[in-house]
Amino acid sequence: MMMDVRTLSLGLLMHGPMSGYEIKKRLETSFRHFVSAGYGSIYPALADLAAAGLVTVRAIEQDKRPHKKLYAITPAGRERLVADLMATPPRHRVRSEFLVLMYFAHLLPPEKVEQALDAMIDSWERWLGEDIQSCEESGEAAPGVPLTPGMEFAVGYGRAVLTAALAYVKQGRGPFLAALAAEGRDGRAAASPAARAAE
Amino acid sequence: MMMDVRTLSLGLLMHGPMSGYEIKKRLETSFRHFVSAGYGSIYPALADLAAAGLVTVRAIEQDKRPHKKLYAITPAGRERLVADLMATPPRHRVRSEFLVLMYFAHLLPPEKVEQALDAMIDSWERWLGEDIQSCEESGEAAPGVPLTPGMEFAVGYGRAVLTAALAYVKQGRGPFLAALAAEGRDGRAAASPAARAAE
DNA sequence: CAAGACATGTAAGGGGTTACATGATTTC
DNA sequence: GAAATCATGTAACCCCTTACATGTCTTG
Repeated sequence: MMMDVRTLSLGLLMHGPMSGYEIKKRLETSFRHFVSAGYGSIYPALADLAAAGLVTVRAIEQDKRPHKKLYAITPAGRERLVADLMATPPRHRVRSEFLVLMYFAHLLPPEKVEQALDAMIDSWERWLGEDIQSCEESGEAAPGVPLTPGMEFAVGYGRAVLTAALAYVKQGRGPFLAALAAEGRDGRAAASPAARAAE
Repeated sequence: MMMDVRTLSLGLLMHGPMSGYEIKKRLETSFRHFVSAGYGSIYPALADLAAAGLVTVRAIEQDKRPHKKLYAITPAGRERLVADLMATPPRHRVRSEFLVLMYFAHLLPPEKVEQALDAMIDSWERWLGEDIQSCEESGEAAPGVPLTPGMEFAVGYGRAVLTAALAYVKQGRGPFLAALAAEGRDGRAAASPAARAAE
């Protein structure tokens, strides 16, 4: 019973009525450190929830903007959310093509490795910069009262870990690239103990 | 073109011939910080690779142990591995039911939150402990020469980030739980600005 | 004596990603 | 004039997860 987009949407709707589009925006701000979902899973999830009576839908006509559908959580939805959360085992997984690439760096041209490294540093630095503002926007609907302790904890976790990751990669980049180049110069022969002993 | 288990297996086979079972063990040690796969995806992947001529298979009969199939990468497999890696965008994603749970902590009984927190601390601490040994085992087939710079970088990343995550959660646990309890005592009324102004 | 390590596989099902389809308005 | 924002959806596909099926030997 893994957590799916349905549960996540239900949870976001605790902040107040929202459209599918807004749910995605929210996921991209408050939750981006640990969750992601595309429209292709959000819209069907919302339709399912409505069919099950866990949310209500209200169509809103807007001028100068496309129509939207406002979803609101129902009492049954709230109960279901809690039940789903209670049934969710606290897992935590990372899937990183970036690190796999680094692991196999010796098989790749150094430029590719450098590009990947810089791309990561770049995206993490931008992320960390955006974090300060997104934090203030993304809290409760109420203006004065920002975040529950849990929200602060989750956001703080993201920031702490991102900071550590960024520091590691920035500090490691130079030595790593240098070591790679050094190995490359030896023509890979240095990788065997025999060759090393012969030096 | 996301990286799949096929590419990963091809990569591991660069260390030398291996069985599906051993591939899984390797993934659970060297790669556990950023990748995971079950037998249900490894065995079919290996069969695909063999059918495509990217690996060869050799059946080994053992006494006192089940038979095994040793897979070895072919020159075509090596080319394919590099091509696959080159085509892999350096992504990095986290999926954490744990942090979602923390985010919605105010909706849950405090015991549940505490349990989740402690379970995470526990598993991360065990992980970090195992890391020291697994590092030495998991390198090249050669005994004297342990790891390429890339492997060291990837393993170091995992350790650095895990350490930061663990520190954050251990330090935050107490204050977080206390803040949760404080909010709970106010009977949720404190969550509205009006109620806060009335204090 | 039970649990875990060793060892390989199949099948169903579920869930997410990606691509497609559409279209007005605003900003650079 | 191009690109981004706002806005909703469908459908195919891919890949992984989970459960099942089987059996011996070693370790606690």
